Amino acid sequence: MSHLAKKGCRNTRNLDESARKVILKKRLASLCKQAEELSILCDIKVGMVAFTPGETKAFSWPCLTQTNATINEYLACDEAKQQIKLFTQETYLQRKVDAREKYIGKIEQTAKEKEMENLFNQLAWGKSIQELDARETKGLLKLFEAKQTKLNERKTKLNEHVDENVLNQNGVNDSNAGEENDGNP
Amino acid sequence: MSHLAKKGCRNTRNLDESARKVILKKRLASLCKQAEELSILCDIKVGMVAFTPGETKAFSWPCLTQTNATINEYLACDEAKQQIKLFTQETYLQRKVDAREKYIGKIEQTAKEKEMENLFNQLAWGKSIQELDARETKGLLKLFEAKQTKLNERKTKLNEHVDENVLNQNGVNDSNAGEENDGNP
DNA sequence: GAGACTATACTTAGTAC
DNA sequence: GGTACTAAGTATAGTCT
Repeated sequence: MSHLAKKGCRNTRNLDESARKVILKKRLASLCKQAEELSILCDIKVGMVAFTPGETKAFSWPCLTQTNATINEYLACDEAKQQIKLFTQETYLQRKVDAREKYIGKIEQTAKEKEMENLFNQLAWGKSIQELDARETKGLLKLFEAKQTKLNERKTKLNEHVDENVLNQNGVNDSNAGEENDGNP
Repeated sequence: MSHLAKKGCRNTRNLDESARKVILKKRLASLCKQAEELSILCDIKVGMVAFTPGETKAFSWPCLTQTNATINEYLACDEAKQQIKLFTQETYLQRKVDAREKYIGKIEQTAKEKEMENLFNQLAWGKSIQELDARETKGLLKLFEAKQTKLNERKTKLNEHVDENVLNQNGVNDSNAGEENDGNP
């Protein structure tokens, strides 16, 4: 027995990894013990999380599942709710939301386009232009515009050599729409 | 001074609310002190959450924002990740994901329907049935089916009094589709 | 309510098994 | 690596200001 170190001192100068591991285990245990005592004594919920950054395994108290439940309850608290937005930006759940949100934007656009193309076709089939509401009209105008732009690009490319024959062969739908169909068929 | 109670004893028999509040504060402080000491000594991250169920304000350590960050990191750990699915089912973020997922399902269906209606109209406009792929063909068949069902319902309602005149007046689109357009126009 | 005090009980680092 | 021990150090309930 070396009498160089005093017993019970909280010096902890020698920080070799193995010793630190022992200390960690001991104190973590007593920390949890105190937490449990307090939670029983004062009838509160306590959750604890501890981990060394970089490691995949995390320590949690009272246990993984219960700590998660406690954390969820905690996150549901008003105060936490206001803050959580700022700090969950990078969690996998938030990323999931973001990704889905992006997808929704895309698919909504697609649906809108399809609806307009649809209306466009229905117009040709006999649906009266009087039946369209403001949104539909706006969308259709946009579609007309797009089709016209496309057509104009094509015209420029063909550089004045476009005649009715070419239009009839390659662009039945487009040419019908953009220029001649101002009213009902 | 009443000498009935010993100093420093952890009996805590008298649990009147005000005394308990004092105890809670004291011990919570020391608990955090120990947690901090440990986190520095062993270079680990510690997060703590404590609250009385039912109250809106939660206690957290080291502070609300940092605890949230720690919890997020903790949730990102592999071990927690596997479990979290089961226990975040009811959190607002998961609910958000669920709601969006539901919406996506709905809008995807809408888009698909619109696309099919579109194809249907395009067919009438001259697109060859040879150009359709398997998915489109399947979707169109479904659309035809739906339209035919709708038509049959109408027919039943009118109960044998339906003649060509009525069809021409009320159901131009539907009647054209469901029965006569088996090939190209 | 919030500090300061204090006797008592508890925790802890180091050590030995 | 785990348990048991112990001296030194710390936390705590009660009390007073």
